[in-house]
Amino acid sequence: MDEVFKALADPSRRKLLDLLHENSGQTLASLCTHLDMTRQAVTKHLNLLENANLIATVWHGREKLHYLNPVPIHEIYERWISKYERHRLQALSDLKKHLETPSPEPHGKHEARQQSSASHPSGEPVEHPH
Amino acid sequence: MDEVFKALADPSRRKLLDLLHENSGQTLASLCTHLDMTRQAVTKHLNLLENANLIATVWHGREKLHYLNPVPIHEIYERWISKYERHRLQALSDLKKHLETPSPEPHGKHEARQQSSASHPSGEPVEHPH
DNA sequence: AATATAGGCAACCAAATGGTTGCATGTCAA
DNA sequence: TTGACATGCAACCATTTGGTTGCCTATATT
Repeated sequence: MDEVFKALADPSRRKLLDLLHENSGQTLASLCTHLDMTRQAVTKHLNLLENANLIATVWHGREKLHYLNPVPIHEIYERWISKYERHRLQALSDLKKHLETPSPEPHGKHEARQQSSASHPSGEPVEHPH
Repeated sequence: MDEVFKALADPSRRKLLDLLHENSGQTLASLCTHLDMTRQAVTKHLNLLENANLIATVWHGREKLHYLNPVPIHEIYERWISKYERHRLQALSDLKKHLETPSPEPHGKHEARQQSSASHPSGEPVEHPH
């Protein structure tokens, strides 16, 4: 599991996951066109992702096709979201998304604050009085 | 969001989140007892987590209490799990957990393979024929 | 008031990370 | 078969990271 988090830590690798999420089965060369670095660097990133089991690959002739594997992400989710929080968080997230979409009625922005006191018994976090 | 992933990349920081998940509102000193490093090092980790918005803090006299904030984790989840995969993944995960619990019937281990071909159009990933 | 407790800040250091260049190998197409 | 294409592997380098030590401040306790 450590490798999964390490893999997700880099923005280029996350971009690779995003690319595969919207377009499955791409080759190395294809992915390279979206990243501003050498092919070799991208290879390193892809290897890391593959070792972390975040992507699976299939060889097709001389082409290596890459696929996103969502399972590890789901396991991260399970680790720190207790079952009871899930519904609330999902509702929150859906609401946020709803508020973000350009709604037909041109109201003032609702200032969708997505977090603040999401789960804390003592209300708003308080600044250090030093 | 970058800070969130960076924060999650380190095992010590993940352990801190685990500690706060099972016991909310701990002080720095309290958390230190579970990690094999100096207090200053733990402080650095906690600051990173706080900047990433993964924990919120409340000062209480000279004690700084730490709380887990699950929202960013949920956002990670939303990023790469398309809505249609969620049900299937949840079922898979539940099944895995079920198989892992010491069942009353002393069967042979079911060898709960949790991932393999979880979402790939081309079936089992294939090894490089080179 | 004196002392112990809870925490912050800065300088320093070894190791890991993310990129590069250079070269080698296997596959397809003319 | 020759050359272009798709990818792999290794050495190297600058920066970031994760830890240390040393010292300072603020709040409790006696």
